[in-house]
Amino acid sequence: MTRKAQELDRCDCQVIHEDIVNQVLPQMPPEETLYDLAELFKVFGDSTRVKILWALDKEEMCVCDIAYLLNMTQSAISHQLRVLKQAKLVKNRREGKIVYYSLDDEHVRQIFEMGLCHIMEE
Amino acid sequence: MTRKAQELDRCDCQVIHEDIVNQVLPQMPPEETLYDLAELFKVFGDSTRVKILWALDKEEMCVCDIAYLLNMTQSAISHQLRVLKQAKLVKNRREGKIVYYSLDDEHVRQIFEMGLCHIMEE
DNA sequence: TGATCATATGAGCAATCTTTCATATTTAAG
DNA sequence: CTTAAATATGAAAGATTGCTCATATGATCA
Repeated sequence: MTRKAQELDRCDCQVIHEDIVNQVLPQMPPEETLYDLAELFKVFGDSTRVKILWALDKEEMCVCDIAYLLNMTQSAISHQLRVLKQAKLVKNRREGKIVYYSLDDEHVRQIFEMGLCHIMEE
Repeated sequence: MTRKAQELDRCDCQVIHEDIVNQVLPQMPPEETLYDLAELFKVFGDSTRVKILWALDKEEMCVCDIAYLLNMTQSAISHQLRVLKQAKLVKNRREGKIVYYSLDDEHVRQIFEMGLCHIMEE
């Protein structure tokens, strides 16, 4: 992908700060890495999913347990569990009719804690 | 807020797992905390904002520097900086016409690193 | 004061997301 | 084999989001 326009947003101050920008530019991680990072955080960016992750951090649970716990429909929870599974944040195992979900990543709690640190600082 | 329906999603397996759910329920943080946590991660959940935060982690920069660096319009960057500022992730200082932005939270890098840990595990 | 640069902001559009509703799938039990 | 329980999924509605475009604000300089 090429830069759309060389002069677009090339304002005077950019020329002044050219060396700063040129120093940072090569340090930027690949586009894809930053995109994937954003995609991951997007998964954390919904309160339903946050609640599910929080609950699963305490206990392995089946779909309807979570639905009851969060007072939401089974369908809504099922959809969100799918998102969480695609993001490899939860895994599941089937036991007869029941599908048990649990966390698939030990970083979840740490990510939560980092987030809480920020929220608490007021 | 009251539970919408006592019997909604109160399936058989919930009765079986009643003790598990009842053990987790009182441990759940307040609704508002989990909501705020999700709101914070939502801010991280956009690749433009991730790129901005990454850049600002390297260097303090003005709006048009960032716009040039990310090859985006000044307006788009300005809108996103507003979001980042409201989330208290960046701060700014004015120097004449130019407004310099920088990180306002030392956890940003840690949150990124946690996220990267998850992404890299394949 | 007028012109210009840097930034901010409001309206609007297209895209995305979350939930609901209806229905399909999978498994066990009768 | 039929029925029911637990879960999954597709379509669609309603809400939210990110960007663009036009314009406003704030600051410097002639």
